[in-house]
Amino acid sequence: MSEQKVKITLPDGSIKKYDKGISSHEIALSISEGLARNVLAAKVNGEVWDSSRPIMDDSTVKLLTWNDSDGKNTFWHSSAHLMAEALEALYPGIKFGIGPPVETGFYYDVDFGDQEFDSADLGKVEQKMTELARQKNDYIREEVSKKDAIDYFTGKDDEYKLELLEDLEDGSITFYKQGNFTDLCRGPHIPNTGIIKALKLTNIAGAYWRGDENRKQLTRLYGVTFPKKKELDEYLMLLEEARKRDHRKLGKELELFTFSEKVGQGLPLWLPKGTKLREKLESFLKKAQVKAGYESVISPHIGNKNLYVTSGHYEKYGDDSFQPIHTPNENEEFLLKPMNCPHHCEMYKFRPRSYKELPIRYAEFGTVYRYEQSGELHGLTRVRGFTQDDAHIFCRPDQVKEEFKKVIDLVLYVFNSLGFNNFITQISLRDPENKKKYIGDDEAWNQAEKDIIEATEEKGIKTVTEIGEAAFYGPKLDFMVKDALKRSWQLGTIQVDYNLPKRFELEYVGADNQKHRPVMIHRAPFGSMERFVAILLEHTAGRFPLWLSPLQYIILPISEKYANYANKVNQELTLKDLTGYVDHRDEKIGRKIRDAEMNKIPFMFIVGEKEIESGSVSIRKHGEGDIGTYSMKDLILFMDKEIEKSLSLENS
RNA sequence: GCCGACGUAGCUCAGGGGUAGAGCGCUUCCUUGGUAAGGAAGAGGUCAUGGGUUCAAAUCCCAUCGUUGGCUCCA
Repeated sequence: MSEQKVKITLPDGSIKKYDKGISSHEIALSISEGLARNVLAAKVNGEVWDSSRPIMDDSTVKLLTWNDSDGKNTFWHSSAHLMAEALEALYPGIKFGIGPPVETGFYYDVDFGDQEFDSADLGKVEQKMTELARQKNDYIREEVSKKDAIDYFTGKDDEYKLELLEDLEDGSITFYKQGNFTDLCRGPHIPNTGIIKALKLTNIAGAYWRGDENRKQLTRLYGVTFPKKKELDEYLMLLEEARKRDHRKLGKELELFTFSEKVGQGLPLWLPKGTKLREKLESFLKKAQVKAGYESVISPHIGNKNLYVTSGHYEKYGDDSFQPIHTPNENEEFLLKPMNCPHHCEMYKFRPRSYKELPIRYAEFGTVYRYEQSGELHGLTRVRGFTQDDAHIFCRPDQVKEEFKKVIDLVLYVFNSLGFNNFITQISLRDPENKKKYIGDDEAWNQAEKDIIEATEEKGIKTVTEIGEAAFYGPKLDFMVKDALKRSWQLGTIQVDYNLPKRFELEYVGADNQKHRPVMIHRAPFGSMERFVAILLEHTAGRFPLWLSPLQYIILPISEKYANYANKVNQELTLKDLTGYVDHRDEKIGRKIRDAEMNKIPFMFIVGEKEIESGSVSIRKHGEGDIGTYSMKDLILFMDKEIEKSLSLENS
């Protein structure tokens, strides 16, 4: 009879009829046994379900395996339950917060109460998890009434689960049980614990309950699991590789920057090679900015406190920033410049403005100082003194969208030129539930948010939207890039601001001879030089494109007899704006080559008897070996071509 | 700021209640060598800082500073 059957649409568009109440596991079985073994869960009408859950209506079904991100998430979510089961077995009476999957792996927040737990105990938990996984316990879904759920967790005295239950509606509550462990959980889960073949608990950290720093801090245990041992090994290898790309390590090895306890936390010292790299990035952007109609300006490193009271920054950040500098004049206080915008506002105000001269685009590589929380500091990506590639565009309201789109083009040009292909474009909006965090009226905010959304739509950019991530004066479009360990960092940012122009009473005279208020666009394609260099280092593993490389060549004399000639060659190349040096060490050529290769120097120029006679050098390319002998003239042509190639390569 | 871990030579790291070790780097000497490590000798450390325990502390304990994995924060 037809009502006993359900029509199942599979991803390839094929439609099959099955008995009503069939599970996706059984559907998989009907296709192949191998597939059935690999099915972790299934997407039923767009919702991820347990593969054992009966399907009662006509549905579209996508079987999920380890190769689907939903499959992985389900696997890791179930692994979090497995870890909780192990923990409960080892530490009876502990309480659980939440235990979700994350980008790679999962965590569970645990309140150990009076029991002690530290990282040395992780091995014990891993062992227990392995033991429990081998029992191949099924994950069993159970619908429960709110009352029963509350009774259960009251019995366990788990105030965290009880708090979670408060927000749930009766009738929508499910428990999942595997072995001896029962958890409040929406699911879905993998069929049984036996699928979890390889596991590693990676670290342990404190985490505030519900992310609120005023509430209790729980112990968060992170772990990662795999369906095959081999995949765990590969993952650990990947981590190892990522460590090699760590910008803090590379920055030290390549002598780009350093920190000093004496100078202070989070205050980077840029060494000669790092400075060279920065300067090259700066001139690259400056060139693009000149083309785009920007003008350079310079403002001082400190500003009167009143400047930041006007901007609202003082009220927002004053207590948590570097405290005011006092002068012999009791009534005078200065702050280290925490951002450039107020200074640029004052530049705009320097004289009356006409609508005809807008937009005005003031650009400054402005160094700013922010007292970041000590726990936040991280290499070059989060520091207390850094240089923004800042600019502020003052324009008429009718120009906002156009200007915004031009800035998007500039940011994309910068990212493409430097080979950042994997970035997320994030629209950061105000949290309307928490208006206290922001300055300005609804009208200004709505307009600014509309400007950004429309501009990105018209540019055809794929974006994600985050509520509550806006700056306190306006919404932003952020360009997020990941580091070697897949942590996301904001690099480029574009912000629309109707508020600071109001606070600074910025004006221009319109065609109607009336005073009008301009709109400000804040923007920084790199974000900051520090963070950008950090991420660039991790992306290139220190092998910069030639045009950017702080060391482009090294000259290797066969013996000290050829030192003078080597110096002469070096001089000529320096005049051509190339950077390198002569390896004058008393070592054999083989040794010098090895060291240059290890240091990733793109080109080696070898000079000896032969070369002096013909006025030439022998070129050796990093990773490729000897590529022949070139006259000085050809060498310079060759290097020009290589530089150009490195630029266009990134641009293509 | 909070929870946890760590801090030994310029770098990477070993050691560990009886006053310090390796490799690389550096210096000097020998060697003047043609495409991925030539040889020898030597210099370098109050074992982050300050307290405490001890006959004795780099080692154990506490605090501070710094780094670090997270949380919170990020103009």
